[in-house]
Amino acid sequence: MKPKITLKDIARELDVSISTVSKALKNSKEISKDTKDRIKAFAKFYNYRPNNIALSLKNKKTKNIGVVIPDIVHHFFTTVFRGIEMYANKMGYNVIVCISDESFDKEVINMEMLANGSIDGFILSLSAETQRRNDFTHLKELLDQGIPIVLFDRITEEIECDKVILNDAEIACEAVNHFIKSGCRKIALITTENYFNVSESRKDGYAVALRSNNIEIDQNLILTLPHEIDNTDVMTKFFKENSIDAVLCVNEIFAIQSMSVIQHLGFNVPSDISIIGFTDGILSRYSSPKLSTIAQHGQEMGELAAKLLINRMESVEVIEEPFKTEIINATLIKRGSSIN
Amino acid sequence: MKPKITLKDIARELDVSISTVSKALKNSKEISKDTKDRIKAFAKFYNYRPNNIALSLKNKKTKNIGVVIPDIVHHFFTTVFRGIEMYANKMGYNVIVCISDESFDKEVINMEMLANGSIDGFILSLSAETQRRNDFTHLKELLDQGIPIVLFDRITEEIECDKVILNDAEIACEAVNHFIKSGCRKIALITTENYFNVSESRKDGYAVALRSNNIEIDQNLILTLPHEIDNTDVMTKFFKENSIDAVLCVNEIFAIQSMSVIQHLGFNVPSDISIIGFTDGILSRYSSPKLSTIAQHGQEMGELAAKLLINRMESVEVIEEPFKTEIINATLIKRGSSIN
DNA sequence: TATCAACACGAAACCGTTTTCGTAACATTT
DNA sequence: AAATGTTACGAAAACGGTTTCGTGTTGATA
Repeated sequence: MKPKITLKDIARELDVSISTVSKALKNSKEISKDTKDRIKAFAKFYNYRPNNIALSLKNKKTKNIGVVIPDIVHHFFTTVFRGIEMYANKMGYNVIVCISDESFDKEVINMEMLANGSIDGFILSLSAETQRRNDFTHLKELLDQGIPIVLFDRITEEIECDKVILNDAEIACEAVNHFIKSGCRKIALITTENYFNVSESRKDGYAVALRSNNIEIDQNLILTLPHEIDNTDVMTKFFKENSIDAVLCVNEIFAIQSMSVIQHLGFNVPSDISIIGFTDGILSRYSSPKLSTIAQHGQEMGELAAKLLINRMESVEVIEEPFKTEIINATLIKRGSSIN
Repeated sequence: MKPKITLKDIARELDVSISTVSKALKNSKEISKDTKDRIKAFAKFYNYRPNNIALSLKNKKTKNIGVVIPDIVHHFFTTVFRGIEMYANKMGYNVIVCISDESFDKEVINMEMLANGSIDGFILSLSAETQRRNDFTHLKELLDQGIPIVLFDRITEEIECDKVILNDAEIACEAVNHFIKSGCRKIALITTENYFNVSESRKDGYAVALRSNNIEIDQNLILTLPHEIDNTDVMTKFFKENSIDAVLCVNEIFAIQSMSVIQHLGFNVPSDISIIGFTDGILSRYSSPKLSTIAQHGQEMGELAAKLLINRMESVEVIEEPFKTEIINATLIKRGSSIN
């Protein structure tokens, strides 16, 4: 058991002042080479490392980033997180994660906890409840206190800060166009409650594509489901009662569930019904046929979010750069569940 | 822009000393009711919150836990992480995550960074490279410094600390017995390089089950694969050249890949070949047939790990409790890929 | 020889708390 | 009236660093 050594310890042992030790270890030219060498040797021998907490207090910088996400057992968020962690780490930052669990209260409490000195800035994707309530006072207060925030994916227009989003509408449009080009006309959409800005955008893109191809939008072909749970029955009814030749799903689970339902109904994927999902996760890659899907490039998104945040934190405070909204371009990956 | 208010600010405004403010806010009876009320009202109005960093420095406790895992885009680790985060949060701790990315160096560097005051203890699952090198000096040094560590899943005998593991051997044995009871005799194992203690244990369990049923172990039926990548060709060869009626896979990916290969070879799952995998993830639940699998109860594991760590950190240091190794009992979930 | 710069180091303030200890002012007891 | 106790507060140290400024000791210069 050899506890951590401090500047004070070194100073005492070597019979110099604390300031001398500090300066010597920072290679200050105020200190003679002799003394520096003695101190450095001693410090090295005892494996001296400055205390991060003391540094944080002094510098008023923690080199910590707070990341608040609704869920961690979720492919997209983990890829974003990986991107954040990678970039942050490269820049010498650590990452503190809080999981809001889609709850407004947890989001608020966690962020306020961290805001009291633990972190220098936040990267955040809004919880479902927060989006539903449309209450962002906690974010506004943090921004007021001078704590920078970067929102990603699940964002809001109500808050002025840096943001990173996907070109959801565009890519949904592209997916639907892909269906249309392969001859589909009766194109369904399976989506979630619309308080998610992303679902809303995807639906918009879906509508735009149909309209621009002179296909009337049939509300019966839009299925809104509550959660990523077992929706087999609803889906079976949906595909039985409607004549459908393609379906766009706003997430991977819906897509794989659709595929299963469709196949059980005796249809062939993709020759009878084509499927495209969102999120290029593990499910898409190991299904058969493999799912055509929209890759959201989560890692890139995370890196960009971290970059925006760190840039803002490290920029001289005088120059108030305007807030940016960066857009990540999703990619449509054509695999076996759609016709080329 | 209203920056955070400090004790000093309050003291100045109310013309009292800093100590008085501190005591008043902690409801000390040293301070008169009048003064307390004034100070509390002022503090509340300006939304005073004590600075975590200053508290950490003073108390020599950060209320932060460092979690080091090899990968985050991975179902098992995310569930464990969720368990850690939940319990830690409940107990007033925050979680700093570092991803070792299966690299020894990253593991070492990250832990040393955090150990300099940023965290009070670690929860860790060893990186592949660390297990391969069998070098744990970084862990030993941290323990020497009095920083508690809890290892989970990918552990080592070389380090004395609290640990949480799965009953890997037993459950593998149970799975194989399940195969045997349903009439299978030619039971294969698909596993990873054996520097993982978990793979090793699972293989042991596999062997024990066979032996106790008087089935000779056929080395040809044990396939060792490098990674969770595309092993289609190797697997195809494996299932073609050997007569196999059941296969136990040490992870979900191998299981789903096997299933795909088996089905493409024209065999039926489970009537020709049964499959059981490890990890009750998304893949297992959405495949068809659904995968029989071994649920590792990651969340429970994470909670237990956090509990062990926090207990040790908060126990009075005098009583040196002996280190515990807790065992989580995995559950065999029988679904469509095996015969009941 | 008096002056001055360079050198090498130490004292002290500071970051924001908590906590121990000291002490004025007043009240109570003998 | 003196001794004692209580109340209500402030000063200061401590946590572990960084940094500004002051200063004693040299050696060089006028």
